[in-house]
Amino acid sequence: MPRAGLSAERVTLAGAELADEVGLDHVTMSAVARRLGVKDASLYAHVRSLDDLRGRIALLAADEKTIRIAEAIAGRAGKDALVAYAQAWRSYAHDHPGRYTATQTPMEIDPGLVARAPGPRRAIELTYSMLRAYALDEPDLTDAVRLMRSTLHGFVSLEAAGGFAHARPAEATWPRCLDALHTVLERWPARHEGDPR
Amino acid sequence: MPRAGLSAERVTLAGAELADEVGLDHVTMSAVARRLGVKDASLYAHVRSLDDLRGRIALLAADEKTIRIAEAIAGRAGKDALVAYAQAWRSYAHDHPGRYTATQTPMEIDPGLVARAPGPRRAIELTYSMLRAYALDEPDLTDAVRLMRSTLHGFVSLEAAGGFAHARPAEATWPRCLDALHTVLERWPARHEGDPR
DNA sequence: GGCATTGCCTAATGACCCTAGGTTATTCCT
DNA sequence: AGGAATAACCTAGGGTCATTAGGCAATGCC
Repeated sequence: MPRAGLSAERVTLAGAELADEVGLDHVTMSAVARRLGVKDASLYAHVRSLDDLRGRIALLAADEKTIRIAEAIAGRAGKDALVAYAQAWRSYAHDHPGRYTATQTPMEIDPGLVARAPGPRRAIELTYSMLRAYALDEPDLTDAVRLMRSTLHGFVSLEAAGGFAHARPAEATWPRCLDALHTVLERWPARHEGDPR
Repeated sequence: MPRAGLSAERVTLAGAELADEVGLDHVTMSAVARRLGVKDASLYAHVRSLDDLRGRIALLAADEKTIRIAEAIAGRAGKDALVAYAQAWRSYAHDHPGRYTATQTPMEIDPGLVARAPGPRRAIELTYSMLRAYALDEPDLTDAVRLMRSTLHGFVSLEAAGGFAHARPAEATWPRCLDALHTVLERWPARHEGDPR
């Protein structure tokens, strides 16, 4: 009887593919095992639990998304870079809806695993360095990074949840949101006196 | 043997409370039944399925959130109203994390149920009428509404997922994001020539 | 008090998560 | 090459959960 040649990576990938096809919460140990032509119990040699698998899918997604963004903004600057960054973010969410939702789920991921994943750390560096073009000083820079991430994530998240009625296509709203984001980054509002530093 | 006095509303409420306590995806028929002192099977007299229950929780949350926002912005205008609106949104998400996540899940909800729920429709009216203060014409108004929703939802969503590292408290970033939102609504960027209407 | 309604229960099926312990294919060692 | 060591994969089984079917008793109407 030949072997399937499993590994934590192959199991994670199968889970990620399944997540994109049927939704993250239909990713079950049994379903992943079926897809790999293997019995459920066999997966536990490579993955600690279903939650562990979900965590691994989330980290995979974070890495992939970061790489896509890095490639998109390479060699660009200013608004060009901003648009490329946002475009890459949104396209990743569209292409991999299951993996994308895995990244939003608040979960306890094995710290050892997180430490080995370059995605999250790299993503932060990329974002900060891109926004440095807007000449913001800390803590404004951090706030701007968070605003941008909120806007992008919120948009694709609402879009995926069907939050935008059919009246006007999301496609048309998207570039206007990027314009708005660019505008506010250029003219970042001053702090009022009395505001916390 | 006395009766529990169930109804679709009581079941939904129990589910909502449970969602806030242990997270939406730990809301199970069995758990809700236990909390109500009843057997699992009894719930099916009031709720069609687990998915149906989730949908009802989502609609309940939408209604509650809309009411909270409506009360917050009553009698306010301009930036005051914007801040009150955003504050109410975020505080609802904080107070009811399980119900809030129920609203983001893309699900098929019984259309008859949706039609009877005032929340979603009312929320749209509220938002549009509030943003009318910024004197935007369609389709800019729609885009602005979507940008605002994206920003607010994205912020609380990332916050809940632990997306903001501990370095700077989310509490400090929040008002700056509202400032930025207000700024961009006041100076809504013009469309470029060649842009789709 | 009789009767229909319906609220809740018992029973049962099947999916799924996960553990324990056994086999067999691979790998490595000499 | 031959055998030992190491995984990889399987069978068996217990527990939780979703959902359906059918029974009985509490409630409300006359």
